[in-house]
Parts: sequence; C-alpha cells; structure tokens
Amino acid sequence: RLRTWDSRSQVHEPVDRNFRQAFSELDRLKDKLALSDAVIEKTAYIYRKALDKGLVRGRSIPGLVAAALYAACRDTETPRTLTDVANGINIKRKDVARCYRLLLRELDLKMPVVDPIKCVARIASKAGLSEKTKRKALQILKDAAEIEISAGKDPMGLAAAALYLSCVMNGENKTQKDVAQAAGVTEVTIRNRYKGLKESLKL
Amino acid sequence: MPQTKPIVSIENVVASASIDQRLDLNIITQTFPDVEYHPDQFPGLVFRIKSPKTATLIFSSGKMVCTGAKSEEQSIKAVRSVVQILRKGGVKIKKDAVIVIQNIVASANLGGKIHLEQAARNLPRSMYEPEQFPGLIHRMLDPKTVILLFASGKLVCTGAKKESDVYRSVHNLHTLLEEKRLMIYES
DNA sequence: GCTTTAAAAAGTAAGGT
DNA sequence: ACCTTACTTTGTAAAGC
Repeated sequence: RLRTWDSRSQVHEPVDRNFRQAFSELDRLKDKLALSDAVIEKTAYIYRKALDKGLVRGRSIPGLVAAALYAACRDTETPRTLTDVANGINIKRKDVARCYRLLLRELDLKMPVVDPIKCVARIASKAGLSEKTKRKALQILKDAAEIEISAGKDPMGLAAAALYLSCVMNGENKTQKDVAQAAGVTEVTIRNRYKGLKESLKL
Repeated sequence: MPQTKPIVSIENVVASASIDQRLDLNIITQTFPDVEYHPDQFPGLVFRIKSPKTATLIFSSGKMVCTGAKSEEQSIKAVRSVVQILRKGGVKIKKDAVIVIQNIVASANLGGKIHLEQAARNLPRSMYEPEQFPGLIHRMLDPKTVILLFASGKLVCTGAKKESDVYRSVHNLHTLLEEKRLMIYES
C-alpha cells in the first residue's frame, strides 16, 4: 500500500525533499482529521496524477497536497471542509481552494456536489442537538433538494438553517448563534436560508 | 432553436495599446493632478476619464491597458481620448496608439431557470462548487470563453476577444442547455 | 505567483444603526 | 432587522518583484 508515494521523482531533487516533508504533514493530518486509509490512498492517486501532468512545477507542494486531500474527501464523500484541510496543513483556505480548482480543471475530475445532508451530523454533534431534531433537519433538506432551493447556496448554511428550523419546530432551545458557530457560518446566513426553507416548504 | 431570446449586455472591455515610445510617468503625474501613480505598489499610472468612463493604466514603456468601456468602439475611443489629453497636456506623442481588444465581459439572461446540479454533471469542462462560488463555471472551446452560469438563468461570459464571440458563446450554451434539458422555462 | 484596472452574476460576511 | 460596503469567481494586458 501507498507504493504510489515511492514511485515518483528522483530522490535527490529539492522537489522530492519538499514532497517528503509535505507527506509527513499528511500523516499528521490523517490522525488530526481522522482520515481513513482509503482517503489517504486516493490523495496519493490524485497527487500522482498531478505530478504526471506536471502541475507541481512552480507551485507549492503543500498546497497541492492539501488540494488532493480535499479532492479525495470530496470524491469519497468524506465530510471534511476546505477549512478543515487548510487549517490542518496550515495554509490559507483560499490557496487550497485555488489548487483544488486547478486539479479539477487540469485532471478533468468530476466531483459529487457537497450534500448538505452530509453536513448535518457534524453540526448537530458540535451544537449538541437531539437525534429527533437531526432527523427532522434531514427530512427538511430532502424536501428542499427536490424543489431545488439549494442551487448556488452554501451546503453548510443550508444544513445549519435546516437544523435551526428543526430546533424551532421541536422546541429545542438553541440560538441561531449556537448553530451558526457549530456550522462556521454567520447568523445572517442561517436567517436567510431559514426564511427560504420556511417559505418554499410552507412550514 | 432556443425558446427564448437571451438579453445580452457588454459590461466591460479591456484593450491593450502601445504608442511605441517611452513616457516619463512622473511628469504626467505633475501635469495631471487626478492620476494615481504609486510605483512602489504598481508600475502603472492610473489615468481615468469620464467619457467613455474608463481607467487606463499607462506604463513608462508607452504601453497601456484600458478597462471599463462598454464596447470595442468605446474602448478604442477611450484610448484615443487619453492620448489626445496627454498631448494637450504637453506630452509629445508622435505615433497613434496601436490598439488590441484583449477581453470582453458580458452579462446575459437566458430567460429561464437552470437545473444547476444536473448541469454540473452533464456539461463537459464545468465545475460547480457552491461552498466556493454560487455559479457553475463552464469553459467553452469555441469561442474560447468562460461562462459563469447561475441558477436564475443569468450568466457572465468572459474571455471573448470580439463582441460576436459573446453572442456565439451565449447561443452555444443556451442550445446545449436546451438539448440536455437543463432549462426550466415559465416563471 | 503577486501587485493594479474594470464589470457582471449571487452568495456570504462584517460593520453600523 | 435593516443598509452599506466588500469580498468570493471568471478573463485580460501591462512591468517588475
């Protein structure tokens, strides 16, 4: 396993030193972000393709490793945000996002769109919400997807709003601020999505 | 073929120009008090004119970049105007500027909503990342342009070198969306 | 890669009242 | 809650770090 790592460029190039350094960081991240072996292997596969395409030339290796890792999470629908990966590797979120889009463009990768339903569990546990509230939020999001209110909206904001709406309906005492903080979005976004969900789903 | 006629507006035209002679930007700065010139920050001097409303970057090499015009014609008119104003201010410019349109940005409305998520899966060379940006980014090969497509059916087309490229791009995408049944009409 | 210019789309964000 | 301002994305040239 992980033989992919060893079958790249010559061991004496500066690029290779950075390469090893970047991947020792990936090992740290594996624990920090609780990543599976499958995700790590997929990261290796994607990074290898980027190397073969010459995408690493003149670019920061950590940035591309982070982007490959994020792409692997997306491809396997592992709920890790761009911010999680960026914070873990200690790079700006904007840089990881730019490298990620470069990988999609140059390697012709097609990723499943982030599903707000898969964001619910994380937000709910961070905010300490009940199972009942979580269940109702999932149903709200399923209904929302069918009416296509989700198009163009941040999945995290939608999931947070569905959970907040669910709290209100279940009488669970959580503030917008609690949910917003757990989801990493602002109260304003929750308010806007909440309004949209209530109106379009007539709840 | 498309069921609706898209409404297209040219929003910004970028042109490069050269008067093939060096310029002293410090003298221009003294002559025209409204220009912005901070060589530490950027080598170009910013020269704004009210009509056509544009901002032209002037470099010591005599090359320029004009941005903000609403058409190819206005962009060319703006560059000529800048050169004329410089001459009136005492700057000796021998040749007329050689102007090349480099980029045209336009907005358009296809007149119907879009199944964005399906479009992301069915349109080649497209990416849709709602956590990063609300629009789907589509790279068209001919004309070679990039279109930012939104769920509302509105879009932004950029990268065109001619106004006709804009209309062709919008028509091509509109036709493609209809063929793949990604448009939702009647609102 | 960055710096600066312009403009649109729609979403998100931040600050003030 | 509002409003305003500002940032995200796309493309493009310019000279220089």
